[in-house]
Amino acid sequence: MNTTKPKQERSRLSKNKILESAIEIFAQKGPAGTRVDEIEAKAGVNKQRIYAYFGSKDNLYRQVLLKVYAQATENEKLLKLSEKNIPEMTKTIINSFFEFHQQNPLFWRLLAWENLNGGKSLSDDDWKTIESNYIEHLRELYKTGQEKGLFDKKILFSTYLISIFAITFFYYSNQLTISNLLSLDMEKTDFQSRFINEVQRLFVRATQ
Amino acid sequence: MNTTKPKQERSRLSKNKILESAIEIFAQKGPAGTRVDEIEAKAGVNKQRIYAYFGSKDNLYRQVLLKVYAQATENEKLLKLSEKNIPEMTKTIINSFFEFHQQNPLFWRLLAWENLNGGKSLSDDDWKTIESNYIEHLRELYKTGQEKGLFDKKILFSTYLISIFAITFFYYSNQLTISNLLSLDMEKTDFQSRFINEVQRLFVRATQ
Amino acid sequence: MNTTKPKQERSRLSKNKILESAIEIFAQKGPAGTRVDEIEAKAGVNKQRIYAYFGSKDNLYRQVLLKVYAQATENEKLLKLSEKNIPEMTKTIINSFFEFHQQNPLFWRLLAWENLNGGKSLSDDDWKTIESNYIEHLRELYKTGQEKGLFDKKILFSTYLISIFAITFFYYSNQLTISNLLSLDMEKTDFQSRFINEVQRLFVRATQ
Amino acid sequence: MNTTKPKQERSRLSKNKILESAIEIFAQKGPAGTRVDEIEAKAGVNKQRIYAYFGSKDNLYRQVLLKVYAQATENEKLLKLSEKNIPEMTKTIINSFFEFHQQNPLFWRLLAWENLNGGKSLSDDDWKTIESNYIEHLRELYKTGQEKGLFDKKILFSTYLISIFAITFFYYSNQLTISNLLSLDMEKTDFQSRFINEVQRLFVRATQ
DNA sequence: CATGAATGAGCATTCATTCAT
DNA sequence: AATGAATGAATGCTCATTCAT
Repeated sequence: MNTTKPKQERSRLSKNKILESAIEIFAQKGPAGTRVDEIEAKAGVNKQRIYAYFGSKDNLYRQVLLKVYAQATENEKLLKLSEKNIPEMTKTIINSFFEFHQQNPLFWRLLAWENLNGGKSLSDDDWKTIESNYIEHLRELYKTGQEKGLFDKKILFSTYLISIFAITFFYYSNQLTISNLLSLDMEKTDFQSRFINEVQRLFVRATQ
Repeated sequence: MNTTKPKQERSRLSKNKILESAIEIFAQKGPAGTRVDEIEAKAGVNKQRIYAYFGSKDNLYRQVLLKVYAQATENEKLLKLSEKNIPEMTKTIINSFFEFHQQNPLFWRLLAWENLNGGKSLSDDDWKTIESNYIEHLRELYKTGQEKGLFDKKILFSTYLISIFAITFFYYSNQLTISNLLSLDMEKTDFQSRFINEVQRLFVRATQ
Repeated sequence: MNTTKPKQERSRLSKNKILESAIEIFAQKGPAGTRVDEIEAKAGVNKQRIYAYFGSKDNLYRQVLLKVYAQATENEKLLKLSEKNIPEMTKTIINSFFEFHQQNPLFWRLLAWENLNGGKSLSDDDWKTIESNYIEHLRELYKTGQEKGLFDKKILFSTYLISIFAITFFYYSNQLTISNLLSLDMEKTDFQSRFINEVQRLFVRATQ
Repeated sequence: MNTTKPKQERSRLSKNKILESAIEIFAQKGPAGTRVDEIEAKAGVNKQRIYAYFGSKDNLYRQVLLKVYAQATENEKLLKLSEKNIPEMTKTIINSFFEFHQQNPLFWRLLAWENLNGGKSLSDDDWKTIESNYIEHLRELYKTGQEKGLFDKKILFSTYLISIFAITFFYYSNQLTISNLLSLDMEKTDFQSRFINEVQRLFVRATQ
C-alpha cells in the first residue's frame, strides 16, 4: 500500500495511523472494552507494529490520553484574549468550550473513562507534561477583571472555571440520560444554541 | 445460617444481597469490568441464584440501573418545597444535590458508565418507569417564580436545572482530572463547602 | 464420566489426574515446551479446573517438582539399613538408585530441566520441605563405617554420595549422547546389568 | 564499521558472530527458549543474515551442536599421553575433564538440552563427523594398562570412562539441586578442589 | 547487505453461561 | 438450593519466517 513511500515516512505514518485508530476505539469502548485486534484492523497495520511502537495496550492507551489532553489544553483563541476583552471573556470561553466538544466529540468520552478508571493510566510525571497554557492566562485576566470590578470578587476563579467546564462537559457526556429524564432533544442545533445563549447569560449575570 | 427463616424470606434476602453487591461492583468496574464471579463472592450466594433471579449479567445490570435511578429520582426535601420557599429554592436544590452525591458516591459512576455505554442497557419502557416526581414539581415552582419576577424569564427551567445537575455531577465525576489540571484538592471539606457556597451565590445572582 | 462418584471424590480425582498428566508432560517437554492444552487433553479435564486447582502453569510445574522430589527422597530400603549392613551398603545404594531410575524414568528429566532452568521454580521454603530422610541415615552409617575401618577415611561422605548419584543419573540422562559417542547400546539389559556390577565393584574397591 | 574489510572477510566474520552468539543463547535458554531476535541482537547482524547463512533456527541449533561437540572431542593433553603415563593417567583424565567444564561452562548445558530433546537435532551422519580422536587413544592405553596389571581387568574401559564423564558432568549440571539437597556450596573453589582430589583417589583405588 | 514491516499460527489465561450431582 | 465441573469463545501478546525497499 505504502510501497512508494520511503521507509522512515512509512514508519511515521504507520505509527500515526495506529494512534489515530486507537484514540477512536479507546474513546468509544474504553480501555477495558478495546480490543487490540480492532485497532489493528482499523489502522490497517500489523499487530506487531503496535507492540513494536507502543509496547503494550496499556501504554498505547497512555499515549492516547497524552495526545488528546495535549490537544485539549492548547487553545489559540483563549490565549489571544487581552485585558480589553475582559467584558466578553465569559462568552468567549463558553463558546470556545462548546465548540471544542463539538469538534472533538471523543474528548469527553476519554475523560470519562479515565475518571472512572481512577486515573491509573497516567503517572505524576505524565501529568506534569499536561500543563495547560491557557488556564493561567485566563486566571490572570479574571484577577484583573476582579480588580477592575468587572468580576464578582466573592467567586473564585476556580469556581468560575470548573462551573463552565462542568456545564460544557456535562452537556455532551450526559446528553443521553438527561434527554430521557427531561424529555428533551439536546442534539438539535436549535436547542443547543439556545442553551449556549442562556448559559452565557447565566454566567454574565452571575459574575459581572 | 438462614435455616430458621422461611423459604420466601430467604429468597428475598438472597435476591437483595445480589442486587446490592451488583450495584457496588458494577459502579466500581463498569459493565465490562464486572465479573459475575465477583458478584457471587460478594453476595455470598451461588452463581446459579444470580441466573435464576436475573437471567443474565446484562439484565442484572439493567436492574441495577433501574434501582439506582429510582433512588435518585426520589427526593422528599425537594417535593416539600412550596411557593413560599421559592426565594431559597436554588440554594436548597444545590445543597440537596451535593448531599446526594456525597451520600451516594456510586451514583455518578453508574451514570457515567451508562452514558459511555450509549444507553443500550435500558429500553424506552424502562425509562418510562423512571419518571422523576420532583422535577415536575420544581418546574412548576420555577414557573411561578418567573411569573412573580423571582426568576429570570430568559433562562429556561431546563437550562437552570441542567446547569445545576452538571456542576454537582462534574464536581465528583471529574474530581481526579480537574484536581490534577488545576492543582487543587477537591476532596478537602473546606474546599468543597466554599465551592458550594460560591455556586449557590453564582446561581442566585444569575437567576434572581 | 465420573457421574457416579460423589463430588469430593471427583474433585480429588480430577486434581490427581491433572497432576499426573502434568508430571509426564513437563518431564517430556520441559516447562517451556509444555502446553497447558496438552495437559488438559491428557488429563481429560477442563482447562478451568487446572487454573482453579493450580492457579497457573508455573505453579502447576512447581507442584510437579515438589511431588516428584518428595517421591525421590523417600526410600524404605535405604532407611532400613543398619550397622550390620555396612559391608554391603554400597552395593545396596547403587542397586537402589538404578532401580529408582528404571521405575521412574521421568525423574532425571525433571531434574535436568530444573537445573537448566536455574532452579527458579522452587523457593527456599519449598526446598526446606524436601528434606531427604534417608540421606542423613546413610551419612551416619558411613561415619560408623569409617570409624570401624570399613570405609576410607579420606573420602568424604558427600564425595561418595555425589559420585553414586552422578553415575546413576548420568547413565540415564546422557544415554543418548554417550551411546553415540562410544557406539554402545546402553539400553540393553545385558549391558546395563554388567555396568551396574562393575560400578559396584568400582566403589567397593575404592572405598573399602 | 566493517566497510574497509573485503566482502568475503566480512561475511565470514558475520557468520562467526552469529554462531558464537547462538552458542551462548542456545546454551542458556535451550532450543525452545531461544529467540531468533535475541541472536540477531547479540550478534549485531540482521535477521536476514541468519536465514541466509543458516536457513532456519533448527539448523542453526544443529550447527551450534556440531561446533561445540567438535571442540569437546579435541583434547591435546589426553592425546599426548603415552604408555609411560599410564600410572597417572586416571588423575590426568579427571583433571582434564574438570578443567574443560570450568573453561566451557556452557557445554554441559548444551549437552543436557540435547539429551532432553531426544537427540532429534543431529542425524546419524552428523554423529559420524563427531568421532572423538582421544577416546580411542585412551582405550588403547587402558587396555595396555590392564595387560600390565595396572588396571583392574574386571572393569571395562567403557565403565571406567562413563563413570568419569558422569561425575565431572554431574558436578556442574546438577550443582543447583545437589547443593540444596546436601546443603553444600559446590561453587566454592575449596570444596571443588577437595572433591577433585577425592574423586581421583577414588578412581585410583578402584581401578589400580 | 540492511532494515522496517507483514504474516499467521500459537499460547496462557479469562469469562459468561450451563450441566449434573 | 448449593456446588463442582464443563464449554467454547475470547484476548493480549509472542515468535519464526518472509517481503519489500
